[in-house]
Amino acid sequence: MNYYVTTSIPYVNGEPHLGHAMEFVMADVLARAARGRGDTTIFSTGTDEHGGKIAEKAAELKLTPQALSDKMSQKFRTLLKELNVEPDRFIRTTDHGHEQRSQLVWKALAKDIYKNKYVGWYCTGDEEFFTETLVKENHGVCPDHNRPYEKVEEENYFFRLSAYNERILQAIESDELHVVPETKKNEITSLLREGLDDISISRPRNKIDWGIAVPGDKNQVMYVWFEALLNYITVLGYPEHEDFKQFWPANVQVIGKGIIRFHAAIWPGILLGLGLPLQKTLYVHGYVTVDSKKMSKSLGNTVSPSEIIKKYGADAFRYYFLRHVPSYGDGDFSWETFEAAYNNELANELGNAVQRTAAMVQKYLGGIIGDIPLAEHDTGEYEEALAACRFDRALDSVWDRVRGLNQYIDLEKPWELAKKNEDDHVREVLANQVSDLLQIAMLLEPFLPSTAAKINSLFKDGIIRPLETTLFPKFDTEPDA
RNA sequence: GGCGGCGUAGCUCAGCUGGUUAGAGCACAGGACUCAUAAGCCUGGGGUCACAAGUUCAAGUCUUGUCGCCGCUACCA
Repeated sequence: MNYYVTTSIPYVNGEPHLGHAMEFVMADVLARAARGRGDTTIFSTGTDEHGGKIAEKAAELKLTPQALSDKMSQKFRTLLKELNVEPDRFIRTTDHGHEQRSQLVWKALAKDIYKNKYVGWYCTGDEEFFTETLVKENHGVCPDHNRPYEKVEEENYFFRLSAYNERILQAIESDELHVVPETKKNEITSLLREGLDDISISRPRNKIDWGIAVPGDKNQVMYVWFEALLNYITVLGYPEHEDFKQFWPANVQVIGKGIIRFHAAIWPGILLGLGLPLQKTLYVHGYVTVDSKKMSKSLGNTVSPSEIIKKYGADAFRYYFLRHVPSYGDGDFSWETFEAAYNNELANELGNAVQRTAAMVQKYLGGIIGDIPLAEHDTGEYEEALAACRFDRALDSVWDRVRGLNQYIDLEKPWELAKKNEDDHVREVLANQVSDLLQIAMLLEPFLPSTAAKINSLFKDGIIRPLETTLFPKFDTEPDA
């Protein structure tokens, strides 16, 4: 079986933040789980680099847009590495391949593209047009970017999105395109029922130069959003490459809730226009706040992913954002809750279970475990959760096992058995503990890959191979700076 | 304005098609133990399930209304 999973590609106008990191991690879990099942897997991510906003920012910094993109794109690559997220592909929308293939898409869509005049209020910050009403409500100034909307009248190419409205709606309602969670599915279907307008998919070059040329029209470049969406197929080598033929449609596309419209309306429209199948699942995650507030420089509550990873490690980061941010909703980060989760769950419950087991094997069995029975606990709950992208619940179910193991140890009391010289019994109990830990490691692999690897290397061969450090060392809690 | 969701222990939440004394984790209190990262285990306190009315033998679970949050979308053009 082939498996294809994508993240949205971050726009390179800002630093990588917790939301990006979480999305990368979620997709990585799906990819690792798929590889674990034996599926041939492509996990792709990348960066979105065109558009007026980038050009503008580059100018501010006295860089070329390409130089700015290079620099920012690299930061996202670095973040992936720090997170121990391993995509198979990293596409940049400035890659020649993407540019050329996007033009092929354009040509293939020709029957659904027409030229028209567009009049509207435009915000360079959002790269989007806004309705008259909204503009009035905001007194002519975009609240997100604190700059006035510009009245724009221009010639654009339009994509006949309206023509696909019904089919998109039908696909989503029938779960041919499965939008997860259901609340998001409801939102998008109600939007689709209201009807989609055709969308503008180009910008005049004299206004925005930093983009992909529209084939056959020197005066227009592709609208950045239109072209960015195409990355999901250009990265596979649309139209001719074998990967494209083998891996499209994507099994899961992971996105944040702010861009549903693009991925559940416009993107399916483009795919239908191309005569391609729709992505099978669109998984929509929520937003992450910090200390219950939207992260912002002015509030001074910014926390960078690297900051957390440097102190606690990639697995702790992954753990928190997978389990303690609800998979189907918004979540919050605070050092306090993060550290509580780290200490109680990772260090005390899991780390210590590994530690005490290893210590007892060392102490009572001279480090030799012998035959390890196969643990055959029911993993149905876990599988189901994972299939539904409920990472939080999947980890809940793993932690039930971790707790169960600690309870088992306290029930059997191997140290007492050892004192009574019941050697066989000691060996049996400890082998069961090891067996449990190995299964826990297996379940944990997609989520906490290096933790899983450490547990495996410690126990797998039936002989304890000591680790250099404990799994999750505890730190003195720091007072707030 | 329209559509949708939410309001359950101090905190975060679970409670499927209505049915015994409403659950979990965290936090808090107490206890027994010692293999272990002073970790783990056991026990306990704590809830008029937002409010009101209704349907029903029976409602946290269904209906209606009220209040309070939130999301999507809109009046335009």
